[in-house]
Amino acid sequence: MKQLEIFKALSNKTRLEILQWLKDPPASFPEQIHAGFEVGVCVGEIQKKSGLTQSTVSEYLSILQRAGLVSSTRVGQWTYYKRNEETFIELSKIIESDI
Amino acid sequence: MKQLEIFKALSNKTRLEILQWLKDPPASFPEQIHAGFEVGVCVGEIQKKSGLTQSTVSEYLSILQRAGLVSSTRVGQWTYYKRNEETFIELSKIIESDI
DNA sequence: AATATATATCGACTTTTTCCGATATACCTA
DNA sequence: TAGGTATATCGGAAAAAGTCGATATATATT
Repeated sequence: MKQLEIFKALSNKTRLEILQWLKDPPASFPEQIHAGFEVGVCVGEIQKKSGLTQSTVSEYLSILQRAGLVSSTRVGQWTYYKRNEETFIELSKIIESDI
Repeated sequence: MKQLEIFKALSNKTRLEILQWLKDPPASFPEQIHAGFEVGVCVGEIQKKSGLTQSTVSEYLSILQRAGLVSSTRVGQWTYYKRNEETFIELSKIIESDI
């Protein structure tokens, strides 16, 4: 667990929002055609909701993924991202006792 | 609790180290003359250990303080900084359930 | 009051991050 | 295989953060 990388990933308003949206996809996004939300939410949906460009959102998702906060699954032409809850739990414990 | 400000404050190697040092001052710093460690550790000691300049360390401590991660007490010409454990506990809980 | 010490603030420069548009790549369908 | 859609990557301009030296401020001592 690379703490510094995680904190940097969390140091951006939009990235925090994305993580929030991914907490409850049905509440945050219109129902998807190609999958339920089990695999996550595709980049395009996140991009639309964020109001930022496609390239920026793709980059932000990479940052979150490198930090271990989300993981991705490719299904056809879509890449679905979802939260990695284990990382949040681990981070919470580290803050409680190690930081 | 301003999450974003906290994460930004934690997004720096030296600031993370400072917080670490403040976890156990007797283990990290030479014994102080003007106080035990109840009130915290003075800026000068932290500065020496960090290897950065006085102005940088003073600025870093302000950032940590604005984020609520440390608090300061002025005693004579010294300013002593110590951790605000409540903030860490609160942050841990927020990561566990709100982020 | 003058000097010394500890800390804070200011101005400047460098490095990193933010965010974009353009382009490349991957996959799908006809 | 050609064209369309989704995502990733690249290159760059602007904003923010990192870091310094110089200076200001607060306190202590003589």
